[in-house]
Amino acid sequence: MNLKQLSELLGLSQTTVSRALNGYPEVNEATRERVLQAVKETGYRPNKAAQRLATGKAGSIGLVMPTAPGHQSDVHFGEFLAGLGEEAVRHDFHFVIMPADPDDEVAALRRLAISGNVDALFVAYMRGHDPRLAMLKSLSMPYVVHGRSFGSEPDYPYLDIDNEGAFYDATRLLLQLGHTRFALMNGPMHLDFAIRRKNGVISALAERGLTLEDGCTSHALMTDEQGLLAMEHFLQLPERPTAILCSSTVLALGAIRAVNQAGLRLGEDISLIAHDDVLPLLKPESFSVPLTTTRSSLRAAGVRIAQRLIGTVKQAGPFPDQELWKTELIVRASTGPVPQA
Amino acid sequence: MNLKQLSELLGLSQTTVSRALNGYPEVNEATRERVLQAVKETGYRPNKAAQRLATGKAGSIGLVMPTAPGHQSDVHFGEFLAGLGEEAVRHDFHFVIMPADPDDEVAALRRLAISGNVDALFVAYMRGHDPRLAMLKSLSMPYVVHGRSFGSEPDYPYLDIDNEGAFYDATRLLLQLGHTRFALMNGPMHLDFAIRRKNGVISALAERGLTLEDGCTSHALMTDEQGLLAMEHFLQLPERPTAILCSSTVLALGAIRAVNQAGLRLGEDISLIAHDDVLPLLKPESFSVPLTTTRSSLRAAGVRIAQRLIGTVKQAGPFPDQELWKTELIVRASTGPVPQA
DNA sequence: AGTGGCATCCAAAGCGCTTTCAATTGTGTA
DNA sequence: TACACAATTGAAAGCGCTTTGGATGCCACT
Repeated sequence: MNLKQLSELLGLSQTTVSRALNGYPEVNEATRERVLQAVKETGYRPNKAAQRLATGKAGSIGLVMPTAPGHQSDVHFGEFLAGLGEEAVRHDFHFVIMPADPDDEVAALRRLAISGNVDALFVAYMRGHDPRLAMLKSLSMPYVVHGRSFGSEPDYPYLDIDNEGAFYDATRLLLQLGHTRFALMNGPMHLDFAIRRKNGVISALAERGLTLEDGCTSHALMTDEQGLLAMEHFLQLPERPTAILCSSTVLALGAIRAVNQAGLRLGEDISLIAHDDVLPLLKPESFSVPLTTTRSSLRAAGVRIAQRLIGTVKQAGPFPDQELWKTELIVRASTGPVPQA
Repeated sequence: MNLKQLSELLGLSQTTVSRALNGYPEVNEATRERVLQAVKETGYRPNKAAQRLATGKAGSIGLVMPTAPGHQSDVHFGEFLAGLGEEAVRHDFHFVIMPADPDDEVAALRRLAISGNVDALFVAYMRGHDPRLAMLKSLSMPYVVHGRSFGSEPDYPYLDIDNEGAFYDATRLLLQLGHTRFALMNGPMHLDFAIRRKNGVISALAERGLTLEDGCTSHALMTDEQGLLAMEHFLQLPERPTAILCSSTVLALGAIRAVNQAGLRLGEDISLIAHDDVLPLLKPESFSVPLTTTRSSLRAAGVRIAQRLIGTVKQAGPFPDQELWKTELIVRASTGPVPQA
């Protein structure tokens, strides 16, 4: 059932039927009723591809999903998607997801944009000096970046959390508890948030004349295995750190396993603060020793970005171009005073 | 840059250029080279919406993502998606994801199908007597169901794991260890896998003349909180069960917390077997007491379903219509002989 | 010389929708 | 009565691509 058939069935022109369906004012109310009724009876649905072709809009937002054989799926991605979805469903928007090798993200993003399948783009996993920014700017398609790109002019639309502030505050808390030997368990080095978090730690330490040793920084994928490995490494350093900052509760999960295996007590021998994206599976309060965290909901960020993206497409603007969300520092039991030597 | 412009630039007809690009044999090799060269220089990409409109194919598979405010995102969904993506990226396929309220899945699926945006459908979260099957059959669009629908004629293409067999085997193992008081911590009652797993448990118990008490069965969303609640409930039953079957490592996560909180020892006071979807965050061997599990990789299932779906669209068939994967029973430390009373 | 076959190429007709421009009718006004 | 004007409706031109059904040369072959 297509427009033509429907209009013939009604004895109307395609024009009028189309207008009736799309809420144009110049069609008689009685006629519109008749059309709506027929739609209900026949189950007619406009062909989106044709609509897209004719209007240039399709009610969809595009995103790239990094994937590869062996590439571990990322809980953060799923959680974020849930946020986007929560908002999208309210506006009858859908997603077009382009799976891509992590090394091929720029090209994948371009393909997605040019494909004509999407109205707006969502971009994540931002890196320092991210090459995608230049491409996005040349594209004349709305987009919002989740995160920022360290080293690039901040003249693009983004939503980010204050990563530097979060880790600055966390470090200060640990300093106040008397800790002097710090370690940072971070995400991959090229990622923007990792850079900023590290800076936060460094500048808080610097205020006390302390530095972050190279051996006390790990950069790795945010999986629990990597957390375990990193912590095992930290624990066998001659000057074992007593204060650990951790870029994700996922990493913390592994890290804590290492602490337990070493027979140490979290919150006493070792203090740990992790960043909490509010993942459903990893509630900080559910850890055997509840975790002190810097918190910011990834899902909420997804909702917000979807709002901005969809709003822009629908021209329901204007939206703030750049948002920086503060994180909350929530103190639980995994932090305590530095142990007496 | 579109086909018309490109062809004018080359002094060729759109027809020839189109053929050159799509590998038709009747175009001169020299011409094809010239076209390919021009494409490279201009960065021309065909408009997918137009291609879709003209051919009816778009290189995409559609799926519905259940979502709602407060609807907890599902790790299983993300992991499965990773599997689909791993295969899709090899064929330059993408996904169209339609977020939908869990109560609205049938309608969402229909919208997705009729939209003309997808070539094939993937359907999950199957229920007993699932109403989507009838709709899918009427659709003349390829689809594969992940799971099955208990109570419906099994005449649709699916990939499922042997849920009943898995839980039958798991129950048998516990029976051999001498357990007689069982509890089942299951997924939502209306879901197909939950029905079959329960049946597996019941039939293994029946062979020994045992039954599964109503109070010893919980049906709930597969979150760790629910696991905790269910286990707390089991533990305060007058005839406390000693053997727990658990539909997911996610549930097990909470369940074990409850066991610990009660001061009981897993694998001694309480034996537990969980179904392991091979989620990256929840490795059974990483639990403080490594978990005995029935295992089947969700991600591998995603890869396989993508293969079938894409293969069918590309007419690279034929594919088996129905696949039933066996699970592995892997014995670790969470199961032990029944404790002496 | 006449014919058929092959290799290339093109014009034009859709695919299903939106939207511009125009036509038709009925109504109020001069 | 004649005319401007609002209210409705349609015909047809795209959107950018694929594909059918010819064209056009050019060659070998009878």
